Amino acid sequence: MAEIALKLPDGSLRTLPAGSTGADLAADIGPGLAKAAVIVEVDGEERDLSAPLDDGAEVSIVVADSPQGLHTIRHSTAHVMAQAIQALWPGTQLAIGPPIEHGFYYDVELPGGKTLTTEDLETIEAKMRDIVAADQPFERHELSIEEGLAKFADHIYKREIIERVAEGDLAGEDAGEVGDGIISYYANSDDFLDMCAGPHVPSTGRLGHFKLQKVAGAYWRGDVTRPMLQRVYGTAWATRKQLAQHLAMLVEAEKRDHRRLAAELDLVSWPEELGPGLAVWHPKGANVRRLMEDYSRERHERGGYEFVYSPHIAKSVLWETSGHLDFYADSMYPPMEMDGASYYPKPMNCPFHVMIFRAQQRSYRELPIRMFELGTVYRYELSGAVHGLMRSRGFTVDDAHIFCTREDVQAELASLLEFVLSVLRAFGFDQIQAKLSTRPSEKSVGDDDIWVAATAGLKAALETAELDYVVDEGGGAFYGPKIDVDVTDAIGRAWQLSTIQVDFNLPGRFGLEYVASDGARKQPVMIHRALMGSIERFFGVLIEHYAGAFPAWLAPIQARVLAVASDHEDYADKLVADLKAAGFRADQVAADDPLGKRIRNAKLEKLPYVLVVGDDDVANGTVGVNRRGGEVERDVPVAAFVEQLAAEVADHT
RNA sequence: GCCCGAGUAGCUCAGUCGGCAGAGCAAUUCACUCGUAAUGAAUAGGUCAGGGGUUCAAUUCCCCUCUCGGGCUCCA
Repeated sequence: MAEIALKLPDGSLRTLPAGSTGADLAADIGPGLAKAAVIVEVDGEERDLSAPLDDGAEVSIVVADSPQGLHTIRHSTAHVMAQAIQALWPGTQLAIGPPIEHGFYYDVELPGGKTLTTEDLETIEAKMRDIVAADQPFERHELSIEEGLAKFADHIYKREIIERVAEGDLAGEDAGEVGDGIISYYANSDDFLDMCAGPHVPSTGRLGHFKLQKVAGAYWRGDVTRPMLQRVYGTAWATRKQLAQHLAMLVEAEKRDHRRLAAELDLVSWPEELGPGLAVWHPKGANVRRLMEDYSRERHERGGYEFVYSPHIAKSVLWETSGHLDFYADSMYPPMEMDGASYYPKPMNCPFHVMIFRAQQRSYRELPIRMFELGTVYRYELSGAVHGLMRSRGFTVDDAHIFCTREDVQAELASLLEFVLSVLRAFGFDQIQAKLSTRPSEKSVGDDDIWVAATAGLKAALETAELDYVVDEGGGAFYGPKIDVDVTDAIGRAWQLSTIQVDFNLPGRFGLEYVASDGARKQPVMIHRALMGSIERFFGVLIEHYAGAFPAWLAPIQARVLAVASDHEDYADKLVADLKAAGFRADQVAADDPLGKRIRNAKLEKLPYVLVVGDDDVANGTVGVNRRGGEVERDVPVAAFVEQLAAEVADHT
């Protein structure tokens, strides 16, 4: 009997009878692997375990508990959900159902325009459990495009996908649905089939650790002019434990929601009278913000930046020259007519900084010029996009613009990235990732040389900083390449915060120039840099990262002094005064409520320290120190506490 | 902007199948003066988001608007 030789990931060779499948290979290696296997990768291509393997192929078994395995489980679970929905509402049209981070969704259109409710999710879940219990096989079938069009004639969305493939237009979102020139579908029972590129787990019994989460509207192909479909989201995992952990993380995320904590901790609010996306900062929130901004200013000053200010509105000519009115008018607040001119609230600070550069003739000796402004901008975000502090209509950008020579770009980018990382780390973010976006394939400005040099400069900066990064080919703006910096928060969520963008466009639009050493007029390169990005959003991320329990250096109140009884209030007063004199933020609550109650309130406010003073302390000049998340320490000399708090503030711990 | 859902006291929520609006916490007052996460009593607090309609009667049913939430789209 003929045999095939297979190369395994460890480099070893294994021979099996011709016609053997991935499942056979896994079983041959061991029963544990056979049980864990979900699909097989053959020469870098994912396939069903039931597919025959090719002689000489490099083969690796993909197990459930791997990124690819999870991907497959989520994809297959999406299919089971579609099957359940179709069983419950016959005539349902299926659109697309891809895996996503942590889960999957499926876009469907129910007969009669029915919309799904949260209650329906339970019904669908129950049906899915039946399908899982039935352990139906995922059977793959392949068709030509013509056969596919015939087979899916009644499936309006699937047919549209096939038609697009036939035209050679294989868009990213369809990639999960169809292969290259071949239409495949999976049938796992007599009455359900779904067009899909696969691969899938061998049978529905391999699934089960899932939960449906929410239902929402989604446009077909993301196009507002196309029908609104029902999108059902779910999460799926390899094990029960993973699912439980994920659900626990979601509960934790809800507890940390900055909108909830902003109200509970009296930080900011959004009075209806102001309009959507416009917040007012209460004293405690404003206190944290001031500390954030002061720290930022101090770092920028040390980093060689010059501080500038600009007005909130400017005449239309500025925005015409910058190009904003051509490209971004939809996101700008409408103009105010004054003295025959139109004044627009600013959506960005850069044109103003350009004006400052242009205010006098610049020499190469002055460059690089680094301008910094905490500039408040207004952008007309769509009403449905506004979201707490994370997406506001008015917000403040920690905006820096650097004007330098082409020769200086690389060195400037390297020190810039270093600066950004250092400040982010000071705010408690130590898991940082980046994305490098390169020249778009369509229209873009600037010659090749400068794109190549700037992109290489960004890349070198990332490598010098030893930062993990991915490359988004063609993802840059038309005016230059960029780096986006993400941080991972305390519960594993990524937030994009900083951005460093090289700009070959604005200097030309505004005719910027400097005099080079040879006397020639040259155009400077401009680098845009936002570090926290929006101060509002950064604050929101900090609230969620710290769950409202700010470290001592940022806490709006660092220590609350509580007198055991009224007799000790004079001593408490003095302690508060001494702490304030030493530069700390402290307050006191009178002994009108029992001590336990006052401690509880301080704990609910998530204050770093509660200081309790009674008879012993008055007699000995000590305090009782109740540290957030720590043990109670009695009889601590005041000087010792001050020293400890000062160290904590200095270290940002 | 689009789809779906929600809006009752400062906060968290109950309630009214159409008939005078309820609790806990918070607030205020009084008493209690206490050594590490809730002392007790009393008082006050609402055009039931806003506007219109149906009705003898609307917080409740219907329509519109506003705001919020989850998504879609967008995020220079």
